Amino acid sequence: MPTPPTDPSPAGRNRADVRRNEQALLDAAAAVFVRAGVHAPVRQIAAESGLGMGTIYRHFPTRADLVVAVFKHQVDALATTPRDATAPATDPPYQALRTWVHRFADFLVTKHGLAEAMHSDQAGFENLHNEFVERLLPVLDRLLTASAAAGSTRPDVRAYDLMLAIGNLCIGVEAFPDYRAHQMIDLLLAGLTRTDPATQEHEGN
Amino acid sequence: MPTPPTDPSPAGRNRADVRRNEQALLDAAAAVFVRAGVHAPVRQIAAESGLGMGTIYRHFPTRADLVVAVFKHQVDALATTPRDATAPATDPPYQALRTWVHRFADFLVTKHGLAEAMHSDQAGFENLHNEFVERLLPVLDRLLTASAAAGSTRPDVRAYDLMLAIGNLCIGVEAFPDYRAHQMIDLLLAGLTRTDPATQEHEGN
Amino acid sequence: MPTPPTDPSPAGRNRADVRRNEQALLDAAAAVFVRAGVHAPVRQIAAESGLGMGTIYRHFPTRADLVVAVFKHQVDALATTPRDATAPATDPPYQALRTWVHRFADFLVTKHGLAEAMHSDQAGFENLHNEFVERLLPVLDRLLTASAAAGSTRPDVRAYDLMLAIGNLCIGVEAFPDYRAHQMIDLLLAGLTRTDPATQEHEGN
Amino acid sequence: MPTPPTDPSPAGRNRADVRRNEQALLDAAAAVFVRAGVHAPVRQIAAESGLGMGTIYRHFPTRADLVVAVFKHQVDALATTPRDATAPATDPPYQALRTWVHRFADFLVTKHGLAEAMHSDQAGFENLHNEFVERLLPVLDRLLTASAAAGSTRPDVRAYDLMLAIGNLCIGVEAFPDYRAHQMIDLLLAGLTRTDPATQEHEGN
DNA sequence: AATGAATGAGATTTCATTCAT
DNA sequence: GATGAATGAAATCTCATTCAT
Repeated sequence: MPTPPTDPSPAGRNRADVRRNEQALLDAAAAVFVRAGVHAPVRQIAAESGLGMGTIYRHFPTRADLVVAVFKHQVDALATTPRDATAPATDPPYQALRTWVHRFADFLVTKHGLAEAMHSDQAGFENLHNEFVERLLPVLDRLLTASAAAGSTRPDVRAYDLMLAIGNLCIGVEAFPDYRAHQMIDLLLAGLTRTDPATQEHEGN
Repeated sequence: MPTPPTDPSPAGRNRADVRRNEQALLDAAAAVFVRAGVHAPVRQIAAESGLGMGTIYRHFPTRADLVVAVFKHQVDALATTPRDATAPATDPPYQALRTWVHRFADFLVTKHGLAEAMHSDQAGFENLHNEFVERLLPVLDRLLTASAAAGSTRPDVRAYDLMLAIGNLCIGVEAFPDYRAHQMIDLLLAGLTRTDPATQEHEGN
Repeated sequence: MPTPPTDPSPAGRNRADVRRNEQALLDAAAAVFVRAGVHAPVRQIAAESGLGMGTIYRHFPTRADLVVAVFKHQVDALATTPRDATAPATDPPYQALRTWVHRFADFLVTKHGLAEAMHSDQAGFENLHNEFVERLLPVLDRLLTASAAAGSTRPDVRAYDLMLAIGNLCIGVEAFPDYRAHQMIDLLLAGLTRTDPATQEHEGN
Repeated sequence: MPTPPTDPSPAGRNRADVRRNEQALLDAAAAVFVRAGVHAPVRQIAAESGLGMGTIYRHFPTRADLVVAVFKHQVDALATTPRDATAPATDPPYQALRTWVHRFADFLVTKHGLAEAMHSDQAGFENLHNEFVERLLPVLDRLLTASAAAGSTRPDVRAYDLMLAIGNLCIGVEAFPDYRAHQMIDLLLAGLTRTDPATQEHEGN
């Protein structure tokens, strides 16, 4: 019994079908990523989704495309919340920065291997890095600029470096359960505050 | 007990030869690690060294053994210098800490993929991680304790976390040449100083 | 549940294709087993079949699976024939036993190395041994019990030992073309008959 | 301190030395064969003996040469005993045959993998087979002929086939501890006795 | 004679990706 | 559009055997 013709298109499968498949794929991938990390074999995702491997490749040509899609909702949330924040503008900028950074870290930490994956030099994973940078960097930049403007934090730190650093500090949370990533992030943020104008800098990059 | 060697070098490839081969192996491995990371195929190292693959396995049964050996000199230097420091004891403890941490970072940064490799959970790479922890953690711990005792830094940060954090902050230096690892490390160290006793902590690990 | 196949064969390589490949694999394996024994490299079978190595692993995860499959038809025949035997029940039990045993031997003898393979203690080959024991031991047991019940053969010999012995006697037929395996089997069967109630036994296993 | 010049030969090592090494080799090989079978890696034997691998190859160019040498004493015993037998000639020929055959089987059974090794098609193992055949076949032939001459056993069975059969029946004793090799050998020997002149023969080899 | 380091062919196994149906 | 069988490059690791010293 073929899918009823809810759509007049000549294609055998209608749009709803395709969307349903894509969603099944995303759900499966999310589950597998949690279980086995973002480097899990494609076949595992296919099995979990009940779809064929070819279908995965059709929808998401590279693995990074799939990863990006899987985490889109959360990235969206991270990308938009600071604007829609119900919290009044009275929230001090530095506080807003801290809050967001820890939310970002929470996101990375709960996705097994996601922080590592951002560094994978596999061709396709540049997309992943780019996606994150393009979506989230402006947000962090805004928060950082506001905090600096308020005099709370140093003005000479780029959002780009901070973003990579935060991501990096989240690496290894699973392998070394003892590692206190959030404390280290707090250290980094504390170092960002403007308390000691005479802090010496280390030469080099 | 069959006739033992009556002469210091009557039998087999002599020791000098073997040492020469081992050095060739280490040199080749170092070069390949720089070019292709510490996960480069064994065969590549064999080719570069001009030796057979079996020879590699004889000298270094696991990949981690080879990696450890390759970096042994530098790890040794990192492990011992703080003691023999020509610098007088008048060097403030916090300064000594900073200096060492940046040297550690320099070491990681110039070895492509070494920081990443420390996080590999592949069986053999635990050795690598352990080697680093065993050799260098005591050093960092001493520096950190001294600095805290002098009242320069917070006493509630573990050397273990700091070590992993430093290592993490070095990740991605090559993939993203723009990334200022040393600045981020400075931030972390600045955050470590005892300036704001009322710093809020983030709940969670 | 994504759109299921609405047609018996709309998707992927169709079943006929797959079956054809599997048969090609079995044929190739049979040929290679004859030429080079059941321990022949997988790659050789792949080459002979014209298929990729991965395909072999998909169809037969372990070598023993392949061996079992290759000989399944003949094992089936050996396992079932005694029941469907066109020969009337008037066939004396001992005669039936002899007939079957020689058929079993013929089977082993024509499969180069099969008897040897049954003794391999390589993990996967236990399957092979088990397959044979599970399928054929009951058959031999039935024949042996009937023969003993008829008073033709000694009742104190286990089918298990007999089966291993028969298999063993088939070893070396190819390496030593001169060796008369069937005569030796006949000797064993003759020794099984109940003629000399005073036969001395050898102590030990 | 070089070995004292007990021998005027110009060679650095005297004959006693060489003999001592050969014995160490044989002892080591025997031990390793028991532990790991006759297919144990050469290096294992070298390690056990305390000698170099090159020395093994010098003394025993092929593995079979080593195997033969290791078991030479026992083969010698099997080859000569029937003649020196203190037992009087009054011992019935068939009884002598049985006794010897079981001793032969005991020998094979206690040497792990020796019976299997006789069938190895590895080039060098032909030597092993030949050695056994050359040394022991005449003995078995004599015993068999005598027994047949006494009218105890069938005259139409060749010692060669019998010898291979005995060897074969010993295979698998270790892998299947349940297998009663000696009982099967007794069966074979019983079948050899001349009780039923009308025994049917199976056509074929 | 003795040594044992070196060699490197060979066997296994995994998965990303393609493409015939 | 969907399928999943097929592909085969890659990577690892093991020993039998040689040969420089």
